[in-house]
Amino acid sequence: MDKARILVVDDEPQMVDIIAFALETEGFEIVTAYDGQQALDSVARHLPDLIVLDVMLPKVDGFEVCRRVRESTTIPVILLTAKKEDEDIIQGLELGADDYVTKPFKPRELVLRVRAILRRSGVGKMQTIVHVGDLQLDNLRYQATLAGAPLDLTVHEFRLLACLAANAGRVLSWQALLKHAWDVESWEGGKEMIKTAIYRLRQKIEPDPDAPRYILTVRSVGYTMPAR
Amino acid sequence: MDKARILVVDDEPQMVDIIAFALETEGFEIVTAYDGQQALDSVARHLPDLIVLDVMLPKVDGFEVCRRVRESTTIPVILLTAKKEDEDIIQGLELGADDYVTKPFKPRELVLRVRAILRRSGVGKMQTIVHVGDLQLDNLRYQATLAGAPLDLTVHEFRLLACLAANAGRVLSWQALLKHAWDVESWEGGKEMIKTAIYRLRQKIEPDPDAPRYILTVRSVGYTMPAR
DNA sequence: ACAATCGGTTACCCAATTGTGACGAGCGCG
DNA sequence: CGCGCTCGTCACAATTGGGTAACCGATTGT
Repeated sequence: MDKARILVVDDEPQMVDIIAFALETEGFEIVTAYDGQQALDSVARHLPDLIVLDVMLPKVDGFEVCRRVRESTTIPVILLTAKKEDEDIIQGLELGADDYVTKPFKPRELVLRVRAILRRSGVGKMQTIVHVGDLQLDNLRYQATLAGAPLDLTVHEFRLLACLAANAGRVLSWQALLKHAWDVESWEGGKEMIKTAIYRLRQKIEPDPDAPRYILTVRSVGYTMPAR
Repeated sequence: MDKARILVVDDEPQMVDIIAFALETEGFEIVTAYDGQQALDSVARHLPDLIVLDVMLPKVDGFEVCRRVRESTTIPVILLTAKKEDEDIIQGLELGADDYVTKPFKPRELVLRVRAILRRSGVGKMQTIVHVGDLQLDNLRYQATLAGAPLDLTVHEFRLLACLAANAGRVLSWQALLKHAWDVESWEGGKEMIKTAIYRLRQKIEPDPDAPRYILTVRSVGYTMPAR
């Protein structure tokens, strides 16, 4: 969780080693790939938090990898190249890359850029165990407990609660909840779905659903779990 | 709301104009400054969503501005310099800059980098906590407090207050308030709506609504919250 | 096969919010 | 000073938005 996973892709093994070493000594977990196809496989397989991606790759070039990654994920991408042409930089950024670093570069610089981007990406991954007051959620087991007592939740109820807990202190719109707990961008009856799901979740977790303490409503905005 | 505000800082007015123009044509709202002190004032005053910051500045240099901004805000910073030394790049990134662009650069590239960083920042626009004197607004929680006491505001009341607070010291026309608190460009009874909403808000927040201290009227112009 | 569970959909309820309009007070200009 | 304009005040009615719970088809478990 606190150890972000970085996918490093370059057809030169020595370059991969240099980068991997620099990032590993900074505490990152490294996955490597040496061509574009391998990169795409690794993305699907390992779900990295960030990709350091050389442009000149065999099989599928770096731009194409970037395009596909951007198309189906929100994983940040740093492009690497030996060239300095502005057109390439612009093309990479237009494909959705988050940064563009020209070789040669100092490993330290790359590390700092990785850091900056991860910082901006937020937590990157959901923490395994989340505590909010006496509420505890285990995101690997899909189990929640309240003051030590297990809660009997359905999958969607758990995910809804987990989303609120992970964002304790913030108000989340029904759209955001739909997206994060249902993985749905938009749904015709989505608002009513969330409303009903919240009602059901409250029946299960609130000591007094008429005076909720864990899931509060912000009228016209959404729902929130107070931070503790 | 959806129009991100960029602070552009460079002691060369022509450079500021070039950057401002490129970003304005991309739909961003631009605030400018020509030295480091002005930049810091603008940050406090305008609460930009991102800062494009030249390193070589009179009064307070770009690194120092970056350090202070990073110290007290989460506003993303792009540093600009004519130099290409890696040490400078690394220093900037270590100070917490989000990106580093060397002159000369194509405006298009800068725009894309601004975009990438704003994308990574999430909503970008909304500052989390705003203080004006003893008034505090938490834009993530939709909660406002006055001298520590919570205010019971409706959504539009909160947004109206947030708009005034975010622009403390400036007079906002009823049109501007309509736009920012209601997301409406024009409305037939808009003036009366704002008038009523202001009245209601005053009833809720002013110790003595007959002698308002937080929301003042500027006759024929609009309303303002004095800066503190 | 049957029962239980899940969850999207729908209908209803009601408190809160909000837009509107009327009226009077205060302001500023000629 | 008179007058027109602007702003503050407040009541009313309509709408909004969230809570509640039932319905029913699909799925799962026994």
